[in-house]
Amino acid sequence: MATKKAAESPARRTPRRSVLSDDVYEMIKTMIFDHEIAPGSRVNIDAISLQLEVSQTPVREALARLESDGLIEKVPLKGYRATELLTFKELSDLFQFRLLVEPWAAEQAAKLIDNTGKTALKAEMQSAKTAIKFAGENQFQALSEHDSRFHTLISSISGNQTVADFYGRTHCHLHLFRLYMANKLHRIDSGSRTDFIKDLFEQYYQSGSGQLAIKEHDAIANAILDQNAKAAKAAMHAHIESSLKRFSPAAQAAQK
Amino acid sequence: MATKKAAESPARRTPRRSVLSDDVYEMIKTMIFDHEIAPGSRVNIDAISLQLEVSQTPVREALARLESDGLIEKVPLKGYRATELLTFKELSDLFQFRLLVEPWAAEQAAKLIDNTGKTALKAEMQSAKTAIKFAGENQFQALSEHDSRFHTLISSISGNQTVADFYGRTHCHLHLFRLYMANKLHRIDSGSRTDFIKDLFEQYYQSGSGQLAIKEHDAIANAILDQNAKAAKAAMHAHIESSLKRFSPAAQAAQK
DNA sequence: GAATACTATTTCGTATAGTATTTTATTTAC
DNA sequence: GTAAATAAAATACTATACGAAATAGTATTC
Repeated sequence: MATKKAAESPARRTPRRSVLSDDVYEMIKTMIFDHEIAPGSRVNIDAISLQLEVSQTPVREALARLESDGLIEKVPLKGYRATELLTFKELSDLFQFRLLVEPWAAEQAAKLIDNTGKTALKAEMQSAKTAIKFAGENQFQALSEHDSRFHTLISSISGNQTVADFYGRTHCHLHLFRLYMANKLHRIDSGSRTDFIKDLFEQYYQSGSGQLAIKEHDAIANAILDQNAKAAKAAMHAHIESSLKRFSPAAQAAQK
Repeated sequence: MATKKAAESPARRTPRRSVLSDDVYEMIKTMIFDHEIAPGSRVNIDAISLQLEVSQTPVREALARLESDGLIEKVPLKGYRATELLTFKELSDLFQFRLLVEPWAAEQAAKLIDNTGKTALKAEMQSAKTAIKFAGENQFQALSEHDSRFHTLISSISGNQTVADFYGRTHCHLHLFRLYMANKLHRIDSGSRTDFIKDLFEQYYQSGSGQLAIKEHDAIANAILDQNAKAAKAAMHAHIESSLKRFSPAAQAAQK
């Protein structure tokens, strides 16, 4: 056993705004997000609780939820582990799912959007302009977060809570960011990677690609703001397809 | 506190095939399924652990997962409660979501089905014939389980794991069965219900409706077995729409 | 009658012990 | 030397009890 350390910090009596278990959930998700917990690696409850200086109870709850989210897998009596990176097939499946749902959501959003929604959408597009000013990994992270907010926003404007919830549970920005990080890390600690893949990587993830994604978002946002449902649907469809094309090389490279 | 009782059963040393926490998850789901835990009612961890004669730990994990499933809600520092019955709007949203996903799944299934899939599909349709022989509530439950298996099977034959997973997480048969039970219970312990609603109820849930649903399933299954993708898609679309029509009165009645 | 203070209840988190199972290491048999 | 058997260590799972913190309800004070 190793559950001693938490007792050593008795000065830790901060009021705490929210429930610890939720914080732990977010923290572990972040750790997965940026490869502090590598894909496929085992997640030891004891180790996590030591590291975060909390007891096992909230960690267990967080892991149970993360399992439902598909970010952690549980093998009975063997423990938890982070899920592997998406294979190419899984990435395709995920994007096919998005193709079924999101163009419809964009269409509905165009039909139903009100002034509050328009303000929010304009603000989000503005934040994208900021995100693109960053460089390298930070840019990608900023863009990734914008992307997530953008799609979430449209799902919610669509008025269908079920659709919005299920889009959220795809955690697609997280999966994509993991693919990005995996390639980046691989590139750093192994010279064995061919220049071919490196070039692909640069091409798809650096500023060029970022600008591209923003342009597509612009098209979607404008169609929705114009309340042009048909155009919004088409633009979303095109965006997801082109997005899959951008990420496919990363998924294929990650499969070694 | 009330954590004494579990100690009183020391003879409980059966080998146990699976992890307790998973069993508890299923048990609580069942309790929600058949209104042993009523919609909106509070779920006390201590009470559940006493009732199931387990400790709080596995109950906590189970509830965390059920929260992700949308079957249990958690209010920080106030505890867990079963989610309310679906409102009419929520039911419509859910079925709209299904309309986006399942017709596509049926279409793919028709394209991709192999002999194993055909055998499974035929077997499932056979089991429907058995289910319809039951009477009253048992018939509905049997049909509900067939329905769940049927749609799950088609999702999985579609070959898209993401779609299959997300269909599973709708837990739609569970939500629908809760609506059914709510109406049934209401009918029993309150004479205040109008004959209008009672008639609707009889009409939509008893054997007549069961036969109808099976006929629709037959159409879908045959189209898939014929590998007629277009027909499969259309049949699934029609089935979901007609299904929504059948359940709408229940949802509206449940809203009082 | 409203604000405050007190009490009870419940949730949340910690700590720890014991059991079951898997994994690793070691020994034994062939 | 390989393979099976066994022992030891590590890890996962469950139980239990306690304490801190928040909520809800009640009583008291002004």
